[in-house]
Amino acid sequence: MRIGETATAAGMTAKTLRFYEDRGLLPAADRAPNGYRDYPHETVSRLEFIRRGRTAGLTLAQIGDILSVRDIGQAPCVHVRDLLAKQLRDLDAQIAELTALRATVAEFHDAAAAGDPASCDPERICSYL
Amino acid sequence: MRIGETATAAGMTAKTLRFYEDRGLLPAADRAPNGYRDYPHETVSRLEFIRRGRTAGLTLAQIGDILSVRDIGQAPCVHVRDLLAKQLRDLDAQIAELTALRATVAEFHDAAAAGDPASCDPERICSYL
DNA sequence: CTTGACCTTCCAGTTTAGTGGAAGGTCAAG
DNA sequence: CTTGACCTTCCACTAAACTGGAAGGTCAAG
Repeated sequence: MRIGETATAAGMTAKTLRFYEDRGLLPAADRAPNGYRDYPHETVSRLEFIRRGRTAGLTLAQIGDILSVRDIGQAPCVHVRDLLAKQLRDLDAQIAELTALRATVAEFHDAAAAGDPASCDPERICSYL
Repeated sequence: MRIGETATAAGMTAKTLRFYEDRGLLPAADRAPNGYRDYPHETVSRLEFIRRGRTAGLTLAQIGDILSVRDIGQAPCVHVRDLLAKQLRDLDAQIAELTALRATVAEFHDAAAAGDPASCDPERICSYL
């Protein structure tokens, strides 16, 4: 697959793929005789993984850490495990924060949706903060 | 409360509070006769709300939208409700992404934690991607 | 009455994650 | 044999969210 096709399949631009290659999140692709990058189909799912991580608010560095498990191989397993355990703890904390936030926003929303005229009062809404 | 005390209570720096004021996330504080900002105690919880949102991966603009409910008051309730409904949809999408990501990372981790020596093989781990 | 820890404004620099555009090569189709 | 849609590199620019530092004011304590 060429870069544009791969990028489109993953919902990104070709520019972004080159940028990810530069940052080491994407291994340097094979080149066709004309110099064009030639990606295997699996690259799409790797990119989707990166995109999910980004949407979830992870930095490229964090995503790179997770992906680098692939390249660590030589290192003792304990390093891999520790890295992943830390990522899990971070993700759990982040999910907890988001869930708490969602609950707060839902409270605002329900008050507004109840049609309760008082819910339009900025002071009352503010008290939820 | 002065700016440094308020910032410390919320786990931030005074610089960040001035920055938030500049961005409209924090209303301009009252000033003491000497020109120092004087914050009410509630500012700490407002800042904690902002910090939770940031930790959860929201942008300051999104957090500002949520907080601006406070200032909308005059506007018809439907605007408030739509804004909050959109925030809820965004939060749900983000929580779903994070949860999916967590599941993937947990798979890696369990494979590594099983003590399965094969889990050290980069090719095998890679297959999860 | 000076020292130190605060505070003020303003302006510039940093990091992250891209995006835009120039200058040019490739290639199938008309 | 020339468009047009791709691709290449390289360099500069953007936006978001701070962060640092200069230059100076305030004030309680020694």
